[in-house]
Amino acid sequence: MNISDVAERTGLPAKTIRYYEEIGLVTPRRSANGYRVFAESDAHKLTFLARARNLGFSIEDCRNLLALWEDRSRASADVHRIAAQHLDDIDRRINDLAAMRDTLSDLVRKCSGDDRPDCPILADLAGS
Amino acid sequence: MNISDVAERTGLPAKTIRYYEEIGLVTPRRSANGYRVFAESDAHKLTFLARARNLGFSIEDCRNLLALWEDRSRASADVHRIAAQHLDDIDRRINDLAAMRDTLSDLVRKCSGDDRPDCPILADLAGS
DNA sequence: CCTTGACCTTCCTGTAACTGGAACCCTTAT
DNA sequence: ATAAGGGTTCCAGTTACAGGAAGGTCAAGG
Repeated sequence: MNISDVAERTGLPAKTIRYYEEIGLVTPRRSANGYRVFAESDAHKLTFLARARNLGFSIEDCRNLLALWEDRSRASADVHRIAAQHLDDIDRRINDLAAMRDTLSDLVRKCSGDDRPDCPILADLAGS
Repeated sequence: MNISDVAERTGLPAKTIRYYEEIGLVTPRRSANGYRVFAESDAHKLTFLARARNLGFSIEDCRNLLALWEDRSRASADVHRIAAQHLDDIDRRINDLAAMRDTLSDLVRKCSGDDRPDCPILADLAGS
C-alpha cells in the first residue's frame, strides 16, 4: 500500500501519517524508489491511532496505548488508568467550558446588540 | 508601577504581560533604566485582557474587543457578534468533548482494570 | 520518445499563546 | 564589596500537525 491508500483507509491525511512516522508511531518499509510501503499491520496501527486521537487521547497517550496493545501480556489496569485519567481531563475541560458558557451567555443575553454604544459585555470585562 | 506590581494586580504572569506588549496589546512607557512603567490605564487594559482570556476569547478576539472598548462610538452589535460567535464555538467544543466522554466512560466502565490482559478499551480502539 | 498528470519524497516555515532558561543590567541593603 | 531581588533581552520548546516549494517516479497517451 502506498501512503494515499492507507490515508484513505484510515481517514488520516498523508501529512499526518508522515508525521506519525517521524515521531516513531509507525515504521513502514520503503520500496526501491523510496516510497513508503504500508503493511496490513501498519494500516491497523494507524486505524488504532485515528480512533484514539478521535477520543482526544494525546500523542503520548496514544504511544502508550499502542505499546500496551502490542503487549500480549499487558494488564488491563494500565489501559484503564490512562483512559480514566483522560476521562477526568475531559470532564475538567467540559466544566471549564461550561462555566465560560454560563457567564458568556448571560452577558450575550443582556447585550442589546444594536447600534448604541452601551454594552454590558464590555462593562463586565472592564470590571464594571 | 513595575511589571511585578501589575502582574500581581491583574493575576497575569510577568512573562505574559511582556508577551502582550510584544504583540501590541499594551504599550507601557519605559523609565530611564529601561524598566517598563505601567500607568493605571495599562493596568485596566490588562485586567480587561485577563478577564476576556478567562472567558476563552482568543488573542485576536481580545484585540478586537479592546479596540471596541476604547471606541466610545462603537455599536454594541459588534461586541455582541464576537461574543455570540465565541459562544457558538464553546458550545461546539462542549459537544465534541461530551461525545468523547460518553464513548470513553462507556469503555472505562466495561474495562475490568485488573491484571488480566483482556481489555475492551483496546479492543474498541483496534476496531474490534 | 516525449510529455503530461498524478503520485511520491524531503525540507522549511508557521500555527496559539505562552513558558523556561540563559546571560546580563539596576537598585538597595548590609 | 557583595548579595539579594528586582528588571531586561533573546532563544528554544511546547502540541499536532498544515501549507508549500523543489524535485524524483510512474503509467498512459500521442
